Amino acid sequence: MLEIRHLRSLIALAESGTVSAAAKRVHLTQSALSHQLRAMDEHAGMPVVRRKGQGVELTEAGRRLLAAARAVASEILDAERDLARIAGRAGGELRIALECHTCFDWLMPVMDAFRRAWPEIELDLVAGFHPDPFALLAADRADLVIGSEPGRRRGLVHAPLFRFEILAVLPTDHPLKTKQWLEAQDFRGQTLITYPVPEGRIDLVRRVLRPAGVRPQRRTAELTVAILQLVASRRGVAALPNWGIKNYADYGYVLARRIGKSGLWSELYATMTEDVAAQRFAADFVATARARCFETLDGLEPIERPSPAAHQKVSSGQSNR
Amino acid sequence: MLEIRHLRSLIALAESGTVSAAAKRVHLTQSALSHQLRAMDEHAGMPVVRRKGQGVELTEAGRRLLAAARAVASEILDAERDLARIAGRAGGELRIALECHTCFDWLMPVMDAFRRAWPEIELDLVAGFHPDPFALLAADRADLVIGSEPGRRRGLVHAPLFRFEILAVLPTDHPLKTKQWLEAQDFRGQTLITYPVPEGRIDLVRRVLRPAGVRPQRRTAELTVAILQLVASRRGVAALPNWGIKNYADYGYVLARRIGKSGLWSELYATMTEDVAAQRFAADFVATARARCFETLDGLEPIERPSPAAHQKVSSGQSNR
DNA sequence: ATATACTATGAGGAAATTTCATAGGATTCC
DNA sequence: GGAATCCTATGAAATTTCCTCATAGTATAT
Repeated sequence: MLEIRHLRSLIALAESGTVSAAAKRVHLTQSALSHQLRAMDEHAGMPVVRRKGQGVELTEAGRRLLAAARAVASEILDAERDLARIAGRAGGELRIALECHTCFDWLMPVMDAFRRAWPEIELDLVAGFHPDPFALLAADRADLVIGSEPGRRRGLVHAPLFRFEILAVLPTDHPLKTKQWLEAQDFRGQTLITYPVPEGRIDLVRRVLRPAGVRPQRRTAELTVAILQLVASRRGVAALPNWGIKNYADYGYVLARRIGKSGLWSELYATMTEDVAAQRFAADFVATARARCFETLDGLEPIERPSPAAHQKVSSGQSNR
Repeated sequence: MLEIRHLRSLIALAESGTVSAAAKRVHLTQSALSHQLRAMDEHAGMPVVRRKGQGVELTEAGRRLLAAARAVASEILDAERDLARIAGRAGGELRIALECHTCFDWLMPVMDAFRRAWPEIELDLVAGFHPDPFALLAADRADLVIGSEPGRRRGLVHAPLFRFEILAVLPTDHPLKTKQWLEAQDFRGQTLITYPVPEGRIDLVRRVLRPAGVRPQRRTAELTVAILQLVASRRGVAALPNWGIKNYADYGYVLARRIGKSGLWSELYATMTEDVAAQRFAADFVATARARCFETLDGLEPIERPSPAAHQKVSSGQSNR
């Protein structure tokens, strides 16, 4: 029997293009998803996907089912929102603070979508950037902080959003352009253009340069476009999330290079106090953000192990759950 | 996690009003459905149903979920039809013959609905009534016969539609009006008004009167309304499906009485040849008929123990074990 | 008050789903 | 053209989920 779980998997599959990636998205193994697909084939009486080079492609039947899946998913989502509303405590507010400047790029559409779904919730963006956004939670000046995991503090809940790669951004005629990927030493003598935040909050510095004893000069800019402009005009190099620069790199405005052989990856979490996390609309905000980002942004990875003592499995292989 | 099976159960529950009846409809035990409901309560964070006298009533949350369930169900149904179309690529025809005259009452709307869903299938009603409609299948003059189960013949598939009660119909001033239920002897000396079919095809005669040696006079009429007119004008008594007479009885035009202490029940099946049953649109016709009848007609019971072969072939529905 | 019709619940078992382990197919890179 | 790398498929074992059975509980009606 066809169930919603199959439909969800199908959506993930359509959006990620491979069974393995889709499996991660729905927190299953590739094998489980493969079995699910076979079940769907059987149910439909014909193949729903066909193998297509690296990955897999929906057949006509698959596309028809996908349409149904999307319709069903949105129907369910609406219903759950209404349920939450019925559960009472209409009204509320959600004040969001950002640790990460680039997040502006995707936050606005997410906020719009959320406002449409929860008109009765007052949604605010805490203005300005703060040295320690997580302090805003304690000070009750924000309800939700979007940032990397700040270590475990009591009373705080971390909802995983996604993993993404941080790429080095170079002017198109930079001497390092020939390298496939950069290492710490390559940054020696460069000017690093960053957002105006403490060094410790910049992943490249904290996790790559500082351990290697490299301390490039810094220069700051508030906006992503400003940073890119500075890079393009050869005032220095930057390190930015791949989704934030994809368009510029594709267009040839700047170059993007991997940092380290397997890349420099970072994670984003939504951090809330426990009582905020208990509210359904907060959970829904996180879900909306996740869904929208995976749909819109490129090269995102789900965070496999959301909670305690995250054992990072670097090697390939199917470990999950 | 909420699944389609929960939504289907919810629909059945809303349409039948009690957990037990709904359970039968979805081929589960009352217990299983009760567990499902508890799971839904949990998922919704509040009760979905509340007990209400004999039976159960949807809460506001339940009603909201029901709406989602209906939307999802129709979405899935449409998708499956399209899948069948994609698989089939062909038109086809479905010639329907009726064993049971009264079935006209519900068949027309079902045919309309089916035509809307399968415009490319030519749908015909085999004209006139035949002494042995099942012979029409063998003669390839019909593809599907709606009637009671004609015993097991090879090459034929029986898809269960529903169980219904046959009630005795009396004029409002009939001497038997005081009895709660009638027995065979009560029919002695009465005139029995029936459709023009052989005695053996009339359940009341075959299963009640003949075994008791009672042989009332017979008089026939083609249409249900004609039979009711004759009864109302005291020309005799009749035995008709409860759904066919409910309106007339409620309105006080005739009286309806149970036959035997626990009633005289009959079953309706759609009988097809194997190759017809294999076609998806045929299965869908049966599903449409079932759904529509349970929704529209009163006092229907699901057929608990569908003949194993028929069930396998036809209902794309739940496994029942 | 007792019969009746319905629902709730816990335990045990059956069934479906997931994972594990592995094989096999395609593509890319020297 | 082989090695490396990604990807998917599949059978069997393991796990989780779901269903049924047995029975208790609750409301309604007679």
